[in-house]
Amino acid sequence: MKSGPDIALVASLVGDPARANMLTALMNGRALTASELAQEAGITPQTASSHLAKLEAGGLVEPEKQGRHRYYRLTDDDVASVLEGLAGLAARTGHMRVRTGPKDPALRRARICYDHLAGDLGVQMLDSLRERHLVRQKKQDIELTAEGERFLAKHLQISPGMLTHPRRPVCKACLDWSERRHHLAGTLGAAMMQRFAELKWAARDATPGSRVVNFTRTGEKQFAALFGDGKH
Amino acid sequence: MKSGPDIALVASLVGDPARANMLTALMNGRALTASELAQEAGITPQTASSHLAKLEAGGLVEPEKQGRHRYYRLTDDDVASVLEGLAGLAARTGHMRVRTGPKDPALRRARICYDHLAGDLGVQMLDSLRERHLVRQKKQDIELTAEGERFLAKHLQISPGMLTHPRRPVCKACLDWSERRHHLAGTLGAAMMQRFAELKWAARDATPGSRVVNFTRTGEKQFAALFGDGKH
DNA sequence: ACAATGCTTCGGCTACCATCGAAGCATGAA
DNA sequence: TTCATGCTTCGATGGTAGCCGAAGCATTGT
Repeated sequence: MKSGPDIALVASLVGDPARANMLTALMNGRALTASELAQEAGITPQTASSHLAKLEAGGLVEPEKQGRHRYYRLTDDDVASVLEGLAGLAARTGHMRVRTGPKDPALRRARICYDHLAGDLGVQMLDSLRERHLVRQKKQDIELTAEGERFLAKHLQISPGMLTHPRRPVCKACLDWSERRHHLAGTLGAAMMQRFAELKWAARDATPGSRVVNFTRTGEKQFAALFGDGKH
Repeated sequence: MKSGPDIALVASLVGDPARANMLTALMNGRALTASELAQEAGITPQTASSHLAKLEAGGLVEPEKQGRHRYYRLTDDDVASVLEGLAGLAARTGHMRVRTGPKDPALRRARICYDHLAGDLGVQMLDSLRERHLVRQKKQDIELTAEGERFLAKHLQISPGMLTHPRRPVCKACLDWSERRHHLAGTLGAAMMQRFAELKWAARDATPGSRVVNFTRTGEKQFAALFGDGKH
């Protein structure tokens, strides 16, 4: 009676069609809510809940609570790699998977989330801050580094004193609705968005109720200069 | 109704405990017979047959017929890599697999298979020949290259004329019983073994019925000089 | 030719697990 | 507070797939 290898357990988690659909839906690195994953897999929420509990127990996905929602993402790149490998094996025996991309126009580009910047540019901004060690992120907690403070003072005239608030944290990771990755919230996120408006880099769309944020031509340039990812 | 990704299909193949046991048993690159795999998985041969058919249809294993037996091996390194990845994911959630190594003493090292060399050294020899492009191997068919002929003439005084036979091929891949990888059979394999004996590099064990081949001290050195894998 | 071995196919049984309806919590909004 | 939304737990059902016994080919050896 040799000790069973749990390779079978992990594989069987991926082996169910519903769970496999969920996992492939998460492959782009973004997080999805439980009910969205249910719809993605074509099953009811209660069934999805059961599946997600198993995936979590198996260490394939990690939940993140945000209000009433429960966002799920792949735990790390290792999981994604294995899924990629499985997809590769599956591909050469015949089948290929076609994924649908995002369809929305400008709302995904930049919009207001409460009082801070969200959308593609918002995510890009936090990515840039993190990559250049201007902030440190551990899960949902973000803290400003010393270099970060200098950077804000120099380029955006934001001083630490402006950011203190009795109940609200300076930095907070907020899950982006369209990108499904984190952008920057908290008093700093709000202050930066306000500064962008004051500098005439961007403004909320005029149409009432719209959350779209329109960047000016020069604003876009300045933003890219500060937070560009080098690909542009 | 989106086209189903067959990632689930492949994963479900690995997801069954019996099949997972078979696959992990094949992870060392050696080939095993259907009944051996059945025993490895703790199931009856007819059940194993069903599993192996599925694994073959899924492109995870490849069969090779040899006499009454049917040897199975992993199709390629990609499959092994994915299995490795799955094992890695499984490992960090708790479980680890311990594999038993080979137990036999000298029979695995070197022995006679009909009239040619088998065992660790036999496999090592064919590996060396293939790696140095002295032979070309495609599945079970092996052919001697021009460099190979020169090599044989120079180091072992074997000329192509000695190898012709009305019914028997010059080269043939023979599945090694202990190593479960190919070694060299055919008239060339026999001629080389015969030459090793003539050169007093090796001799069949004296005990009657034994298939063990004993290498002399100098013989081992000479053999390693010609076919060593560089690791010694 | 006959027997033995290795593997496969067939048929029926059983057990597991995905699935959904209904009800129960939790969070946020009015 | 009360209502609505999102998610989970519970219980029951049904389909599927693993499993083995028996029989059928294929190959090898005598």
